[in-house]
Amino acid sequence: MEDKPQAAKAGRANASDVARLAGVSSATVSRTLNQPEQVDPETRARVQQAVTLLRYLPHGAARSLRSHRTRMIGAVVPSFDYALYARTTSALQRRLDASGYSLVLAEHHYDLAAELRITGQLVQHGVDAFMFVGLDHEPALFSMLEDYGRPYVLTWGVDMGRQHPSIGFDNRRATCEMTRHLLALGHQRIGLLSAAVEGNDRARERGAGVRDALAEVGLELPPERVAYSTIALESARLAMARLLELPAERRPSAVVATNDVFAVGAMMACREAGIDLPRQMSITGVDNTDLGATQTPGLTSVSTPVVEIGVAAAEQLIARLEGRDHVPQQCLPFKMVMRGSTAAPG
Amino acid sequence: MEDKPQAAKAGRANASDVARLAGVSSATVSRTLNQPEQVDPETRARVQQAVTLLRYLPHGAARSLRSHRTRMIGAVVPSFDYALYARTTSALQRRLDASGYSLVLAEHHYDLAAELRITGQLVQHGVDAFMFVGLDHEPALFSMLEDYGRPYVLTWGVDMGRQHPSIGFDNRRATCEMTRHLLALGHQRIGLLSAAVEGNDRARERGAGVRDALAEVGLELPPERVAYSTIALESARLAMARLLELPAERRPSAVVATNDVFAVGAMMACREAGIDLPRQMSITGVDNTDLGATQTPGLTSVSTPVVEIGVAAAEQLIARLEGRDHVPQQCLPFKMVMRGSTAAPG
DNA sequence: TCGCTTGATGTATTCGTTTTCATCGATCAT
DNA sequence: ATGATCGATGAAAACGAATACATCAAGCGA
Repeated sequence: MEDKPQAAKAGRANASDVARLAGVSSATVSRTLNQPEQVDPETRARVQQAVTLLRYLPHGAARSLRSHRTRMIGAVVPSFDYALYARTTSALQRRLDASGYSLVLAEHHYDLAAELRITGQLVQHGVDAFMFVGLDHEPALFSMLEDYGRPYVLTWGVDMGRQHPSIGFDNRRATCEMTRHLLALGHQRIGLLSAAVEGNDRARERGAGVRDALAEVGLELPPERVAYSTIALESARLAMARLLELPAERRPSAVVATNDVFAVGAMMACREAGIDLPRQMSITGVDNTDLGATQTPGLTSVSTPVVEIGVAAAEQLIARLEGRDHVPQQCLPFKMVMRGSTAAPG
Repeated sequence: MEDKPQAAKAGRANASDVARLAGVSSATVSRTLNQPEQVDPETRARVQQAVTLLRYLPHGAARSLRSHRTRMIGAVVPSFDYALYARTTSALQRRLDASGYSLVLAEHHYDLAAELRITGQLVQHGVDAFMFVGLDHEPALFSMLEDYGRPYVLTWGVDMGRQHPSIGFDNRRATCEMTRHLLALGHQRIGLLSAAVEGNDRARERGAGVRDALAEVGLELPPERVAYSTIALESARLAMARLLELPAERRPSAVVATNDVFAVGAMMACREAGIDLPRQMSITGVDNTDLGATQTPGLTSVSTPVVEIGVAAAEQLIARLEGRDHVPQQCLPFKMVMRGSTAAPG
């Protein structure tokens, strides 16, 4: 038989309950929680005791209704499924958590209209600030954020036009250097395995990087040596299979994939076709994931600053929310990781 | 030169603004949005027009303060980093999105105290219902959810005691069948590569499954053939390396890893030690990830119902929030996927 | 035609905080 | 001693939507 007096209200205690128990007003309870230095140490202690006794959790909705802040930050990413965004997001959350912010995560499956819709929902819920992936977004997204005064930062790319705050690395230079590496090995016919470029600046930039490097030595990238895939192994395998159908003299001897999933899918296609890696085909990826690193042969890739992006994004957003200085544009370094999937053409 | 009259209030329009423009009261605006069938089609149209014109987004905090519901659902997972939870979460979000709920995601890095703390923050923010991973949690977590009347569902395991709603599969039987498979191939010395079992019922159950199968044929699992790892390739590689240090006559000829990351880490260790897979060592995983599937040889694994868990969890939570019937316990099927990483001992 | 029901809408209160403003001792310089 | 200042606190007014209740016209059967 439980006695009800204390738990009578079944559920939340509110600030008034705490106030009553501590013998103060609800205003003092609020101050104890938000500006503790403004309240007498003794009263403060009494209030805190009441708080723990009643297991009081402030009502977030009421709080944010009045204060116009939720201490929630939204990360809107293309997909949870791709390990890279997961690691960035993970770093982001750790950093936010350390400063007392919570993370709200949503994915849009590479659909910019969905991104807009979902972000709208989050704005509605009072999310204070946003992290997005990539530079390409609906104009309406930016005007909404503007209207509602929500700071945001774009990631995984650097906005050269300085229109928007952004934190990333030079996608174009990454694949450019990779392509130079292949050219240096002696490859002449280089293929590209890319995501659809519409609404995906990263894919576009990475493709441009390949073309840059080829142009440097007077080569071109004919359309027949470009294959498009969605971010799934099976899709990449099929895309690579199409490249392999080219007659031998037009078939690439090396393929630059714009990410590791594509690259591994390409490796699958080669294995299936009995093509020896790397003797008959060199393959490179971007992102340096475990998936690529553990293949045989190991995948040559670009190690991108996944964790750093998350941390820097968190720090910029917090700085802006708290009115502190920040660096609006950050271009972080990447690193080439050479493994066995690249070699001179056999 | 922009004219300010409309945008003068710079930012949000509220329900009263919409009401004024539509020539109705704010109550009607609210009804139009929440119980459209109760308002005259003509007025409804007028209101909706005003809504779009003013780009009105209801203020989530105000709404949830009054209605005690936020239409947000929280998923608290060990880590975003591990592909499996990402896929479950992804499925969860899709399903929630379809019903007009938003997902709030948080990770606790396998720290149950952190889980409690983070969940508290989400409760504070008004999150309506929760999905957790696994059956092991702080008792205080359950009492908090109880106190605040928040429905929840545990996933990736089935609570046989029927204490808590849960959706998952039989972890124990999964590794048990895998071990039987190895025994049938002729293996006698079987090793286990597991996560720390404290606070991790899945690891515990999967370990128990191995012991079950061994017991069926009168064998035991000596402590020296068990290695523990954290969920990272490198950690798993080191754990496996320790097993390989055993003298030949006590060294396992097959290792059951409790997930694919461990299994692939083990494969790395074997490659490094010059051990031929699968002739000199059979390895099995759980989860059937791309990481395992693309290894050479391909990893024999258990395909777990990752997507189904997410969908079922979403459906159960929505059903409960909306007062509909639901199945509190669901044990979903898994499937063995045989690949080249297992063979008769050489 | 009258009273009753029904449907559509408006009025006013409420949710639980934060925050402004007022209050009231106490401290301090003059 | 006295007015000014300051620090700690309380009273009360927001914040913006949802909703119980009141209102009012229209429709309907007797």
